[in-house]
Amino acid sequence: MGEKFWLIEEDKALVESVLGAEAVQFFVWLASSNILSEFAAPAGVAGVQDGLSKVVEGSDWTYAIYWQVSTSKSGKSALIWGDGHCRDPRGTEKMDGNDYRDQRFAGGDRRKQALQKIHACFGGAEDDNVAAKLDSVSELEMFYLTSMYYAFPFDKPSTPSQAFNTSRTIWVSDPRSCSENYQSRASLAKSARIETVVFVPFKSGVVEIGSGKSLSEDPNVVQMVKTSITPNVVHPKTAPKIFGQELSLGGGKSGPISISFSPKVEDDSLFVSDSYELQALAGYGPSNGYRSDDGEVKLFPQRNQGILSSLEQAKDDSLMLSDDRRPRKRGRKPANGREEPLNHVEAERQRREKLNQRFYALRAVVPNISKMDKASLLGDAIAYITDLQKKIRIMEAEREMVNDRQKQPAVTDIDLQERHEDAVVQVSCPLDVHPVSRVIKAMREHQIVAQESDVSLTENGEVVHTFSIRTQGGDAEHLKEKLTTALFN
Amino acid sequence: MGEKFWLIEEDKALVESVLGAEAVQFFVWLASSNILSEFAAPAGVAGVQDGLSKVVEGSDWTYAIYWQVSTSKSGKSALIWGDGHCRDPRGTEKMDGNDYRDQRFAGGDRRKQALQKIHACFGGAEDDNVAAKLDSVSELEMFYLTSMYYAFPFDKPSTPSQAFNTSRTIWVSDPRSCSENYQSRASLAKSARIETVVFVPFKSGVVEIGSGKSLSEDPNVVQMVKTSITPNVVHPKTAPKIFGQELSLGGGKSGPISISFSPKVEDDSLFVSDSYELQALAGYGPSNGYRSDDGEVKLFPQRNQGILSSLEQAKDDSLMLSDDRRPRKRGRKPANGREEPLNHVEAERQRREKLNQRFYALRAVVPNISKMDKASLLGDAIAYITDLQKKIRIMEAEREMVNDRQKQPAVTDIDLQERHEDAVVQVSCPLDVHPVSRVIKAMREHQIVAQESDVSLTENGEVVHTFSIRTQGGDAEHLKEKLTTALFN
DNA sequence: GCGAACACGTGAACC
DNA sequence: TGGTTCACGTGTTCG
Repeated sequence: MGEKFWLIEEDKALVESVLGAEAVQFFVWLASSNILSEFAAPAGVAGVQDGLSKVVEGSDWTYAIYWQVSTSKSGKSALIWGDGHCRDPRGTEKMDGNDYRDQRFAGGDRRKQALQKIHACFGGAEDDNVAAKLDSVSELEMFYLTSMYYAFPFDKPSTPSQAFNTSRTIWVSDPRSCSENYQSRASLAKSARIETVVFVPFKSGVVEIGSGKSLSEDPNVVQMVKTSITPNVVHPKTAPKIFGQELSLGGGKSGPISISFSPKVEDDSLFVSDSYELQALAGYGPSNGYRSDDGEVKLFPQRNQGILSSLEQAKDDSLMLSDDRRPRKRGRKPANGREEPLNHVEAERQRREKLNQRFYALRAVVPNISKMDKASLLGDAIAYITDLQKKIRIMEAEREMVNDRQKQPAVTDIDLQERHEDAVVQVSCPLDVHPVSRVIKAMREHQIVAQESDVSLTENGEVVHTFSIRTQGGDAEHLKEKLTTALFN
Repeated sequence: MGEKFWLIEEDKALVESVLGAEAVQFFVWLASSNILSEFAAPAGVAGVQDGLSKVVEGSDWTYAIYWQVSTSKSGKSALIWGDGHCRDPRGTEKMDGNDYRDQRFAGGDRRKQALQKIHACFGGAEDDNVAAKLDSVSELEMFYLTSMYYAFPFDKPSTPSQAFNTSRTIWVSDPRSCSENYQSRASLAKSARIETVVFVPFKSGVVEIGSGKSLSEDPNVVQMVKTSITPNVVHPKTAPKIFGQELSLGGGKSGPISISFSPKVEDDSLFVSDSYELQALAGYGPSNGYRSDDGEVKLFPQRNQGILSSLEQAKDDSLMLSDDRRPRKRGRKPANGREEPLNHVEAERQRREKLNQRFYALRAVVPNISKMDKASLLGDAIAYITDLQKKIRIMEAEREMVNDRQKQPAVTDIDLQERHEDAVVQVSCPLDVHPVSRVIKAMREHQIVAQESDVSLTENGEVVHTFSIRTQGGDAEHLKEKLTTALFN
């Protein structure tokens, strides 16, 4: 790990003045907890970069980032920087020219220095430092480029991981509002004048797009993102809003984050997510038992802890409620002759309320609810859980098997023999793990014997195997076809 | 797919006389549905064979089979033959000599023929036919060798898949009894005089052991199996029985299958399965609400459909119950002055009963229940579901990523140039997928330039890379150390 | 009217 | 002793 900028008071002050104390705090934590180095830098998936630029260019969106799922050896998972594309603010008419230049001259070089400090801190080499190539760094670039050093572990709740976990698109109209879930990027976004941020879940990560404009939720945008990013794309069928309404996230001042519920996408036959309407909620729905005191409808607490905490707190909520708040549709009339056991009655009421809240919460997390019956719901939940368990067991078995396969050492033997002036290194490995195995097998099938074989390296990191073979009958063209078809079957 | 034996009436009759109609039916289905060929033959995991033989030799057990999880391209998963070890009946004093010889002479050659028919039917080559090497096939060998052609898809319920799904050991004292879950292997086991079969779940499959003796459940045996099979072994902490009792599986005549509950093993921090005692069941436990009319305690229906079907059927069960069957501990006294609403009362009773049954079923599938509270149970179930969903999403992302990595072709380019009498084949591939990449990188790090490099094949399927390098300073020993450490870091 | 499903108040058991 | 949880019978609504 490179130089720690916060150890030098001067540097720390510099970075802090540019990014703010919160961001510095985050980077100090990130660097010292070694999270970023724990996760292997993901191999860039081909096509993502193209997709991201397709999303950004010619649209209202300023940048697009692909946060990729990465798993460390210790088994922890996180969303880390996978790829990104940012519109070049120079030359665009979107941003006011004067303002932009002012901004650049105001602190561009200081930002550049700060960025380089951070870059060095995370072990970046000098040559691949993007900041070094820029003469000055704008606040947008600052926001965008620092993103590379962010990580969203699934342990801690965060907006990106939430989008991934629920596989629902999250539309943030005011990035400043969800700072606690978005770490210090929220304040950086504020500096970069980002008004709208959207998180679109994919199979292997989350695509974040941001815009300087204040944009309201638009399913077409989500659709556009999903279709643009071709590899690993989650192909949505349709995007019905489950309850036909937008729901503001619970939790005090978290502001106007709206969630559009896209259907859970499961390509497995286990989860045929067809009938997703939850129509029966009209019957027992939130209008009855899941309404909090301010009249706001809370259906989906935003995260796991959210569900539980909101459930815990519900008790206190209803304690404050007056007695006639609920429109009793069913059940016995109050008929309170005496007032001696009124305490008991109230306690029982709360117990029932709590139970019902949990039933509604359970309905929220279980797909494919056959009937809105409590008993049926429990049955569906049980079936769902066992299905999930089964799926996990199978997937773990698969993972275990690829692990075993990779554990079998690629190189079985290594031998070095010294000679007069030079030495001979012999490295042997099983054929089936060798990249050219299929070529070799194809040659064997056609009874081709290599007379001479050679292996060499090119500058751009490629290994070139050269075989000289005897052409029997002279049909070399035919052989080439055979080899290529064997290769790309 | 090879010759279909059942098309020739004579052959079909032969096989049927040996294996029985049920087994023939199964093989016809298996061969025509192409299931076996769909799943890639698993690469034999090193160490499993040793473990299996360790289990069998010097014990009461006759054979051991490792059923391995395999996933087809279509996404379906099944347990298929991974590896196996069977004790050689010849020379063992376990089996009565005369009886054994009689048995062999009785139909040994017919069995051999049948086995060869089946082998041919599933596309086996003649040379690796085990039956061909045997002069005669005993009924035990018949049972063991036909196992290779079995498959247990996770779609259909079966005892092996059940053991895997629940990751619980299943001890079958009477193989004939669970024929519907064990396909026709049950009748074959009967012919082979197998009295006890045990299924021990592992991370990537299930180990089945069988014995001609009638053995009662023994945790030490399970422990022995788990410790013997070293790779991918699930290391159990302790093996507490959850309810301190053995539970016979529900479902009519399914007989004395007993399940010993081994703890769910999760190496992920998500599922810390520590407190597994479910102590509060003493309070609300099955003695109260989950007792069926014959007094047998049903807690865990054996499979998913089992849960639901037993839940559905429970209604009918309790309809037959007399009114005073339950020891009412709580609640109001009957106090039935009039008998007019007795029907309504009974209906409500049933509804409550059904709900409670589902609560108990839910308790069975949710681990780590904090309190035995209904509300807490629901909360735990919700948290558990979201955790499972999160885990599945992450694992799917991982799988997607390794897919992408494998999709990137190992060989990027192939070129063939024809010359006078021979041709030159050039195959290039990226360095990092190459087995010797670490050696090459290590050589680069030490600024070693290969003067000559060569690649050749040995007879036993190994690729040997040979580099001739200049020894700078003559410390070849040092270099060799460097290379080996770089290789096995 | 009738079956299904729910909420309610109540008595009781268990800490 | 309260606090909590449960089961029960009842009143009620909906299709």
